[in-house]
Amino acid sequence: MPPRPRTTARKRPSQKRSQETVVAIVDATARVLKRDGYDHMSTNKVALAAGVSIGSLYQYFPSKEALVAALMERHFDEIRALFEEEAQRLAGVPLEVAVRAIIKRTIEAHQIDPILHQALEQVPRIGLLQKFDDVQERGRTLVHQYLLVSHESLRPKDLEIAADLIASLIEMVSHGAVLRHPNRLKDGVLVDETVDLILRYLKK
Amino acid sequence: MPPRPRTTARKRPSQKRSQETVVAIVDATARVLKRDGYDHMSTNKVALAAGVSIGSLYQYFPSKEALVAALMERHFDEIRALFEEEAQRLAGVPLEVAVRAIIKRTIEAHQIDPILHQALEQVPRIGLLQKFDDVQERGRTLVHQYLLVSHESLRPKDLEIAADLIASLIEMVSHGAVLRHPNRLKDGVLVDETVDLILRYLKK
DNA sequence: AGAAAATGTGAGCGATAGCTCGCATACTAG
DNA sequence: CTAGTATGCGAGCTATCGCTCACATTTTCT
Repeated sequence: MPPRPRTTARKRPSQKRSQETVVAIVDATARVLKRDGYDHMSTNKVALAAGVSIGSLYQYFPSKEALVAALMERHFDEIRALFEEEAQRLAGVPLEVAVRAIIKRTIEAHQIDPILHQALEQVPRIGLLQKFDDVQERGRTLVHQYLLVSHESLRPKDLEIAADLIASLIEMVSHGAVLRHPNRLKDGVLVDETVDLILRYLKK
Repeated sequence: MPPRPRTTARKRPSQKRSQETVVAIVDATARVLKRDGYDHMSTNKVALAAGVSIGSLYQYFPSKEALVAALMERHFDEIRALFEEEAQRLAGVPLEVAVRAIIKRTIEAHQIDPILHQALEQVPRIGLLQKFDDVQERGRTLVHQYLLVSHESLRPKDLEIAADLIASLIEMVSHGAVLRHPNRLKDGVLVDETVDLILRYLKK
């Protein structure tokens, strides 16, 4: 490890060929990260797995950190898209429907690539690698906003705390279900139970 | 990195002097881990920080992994002690009191050394480094056992799922409170809300 | 006291890390 | 076709890694 890892961007690909290279590198980053974990992943291994020379890799990614940051970006953009799309539909919808929808989306988000999600979770939260917490933060504010709209019909006074509780809970449940108990998603029991839990808490 | 990291134990210290050395090494492991994170932590840095030669370090710890495993052991033993002690007192106690007590203990556990806790969270879950999940697993079964005893007065049918929900929730709340919103612990609002949430869910 | 056991030391080995740079090849524009 | 630009290559640099081993020092035992 020479002096300091760089995190600034490099050249960006303008031709189709190089854009494919970049995609191949990010794909390979995902494979190697899932296989070896962050600290046993190396830029050389990623280049090899991508079928690309180490020099090419460094044309587009200035550091190991940048590789994983790009991968995170892609993964979380996919997840974020799910939510922002749903957020549209939620305005004015009754509480139970909204809660159920958010839970469903969160589970879907975790099902996109559970192994990758788990691997990303264990990446050190330094420098560019903080998107993980960003996404959860975004989830919290989304829930908070929804609650604010219908605050008259809700029991809890501090809706910021309530939103935190609910968002955290949904995240945890989805995470645990997809990674540890996928069978609990066959029937809807777990989801029903979670909806129940949240509604009992929110309703007057 | 030579062939394979070893994880078996080495010599154990019999004299007082060497026991102090071992403690100094584990202390230093905590400091370096908190400062640099797992992947930038190195055995040489730890030896330096402990004021001990690298040779001495390897007399007692066969690998970097073993260092962190020992640190985890110590940290989680402290946490586990908190809970096992409390578990005694909980038999026969009314639900609200029990829930409140568990939450209080969990928060205390997170307050022991929040930064260390956070650093340990981001350590790769491989080989010996799985105690983190072990502790949470233990928490889940503890809650499950408590619920089983008073199952007649509880609403949820599947108490395993209920225990999972509750244990996960308490973990998340405590974690978030200590690390992101320490001020929410001044007054008891957050704790009250969480107790409320759980009781509404459990009660018939 | 002195011998044996326990403990401590740190130079340095081989492996691997992240990363650069000079050069070859492929594409684009005139 | 040709000149210029974009892309791709990989040997190899330096720093650091995890770790060993021959040796020095301290403690324990008789």
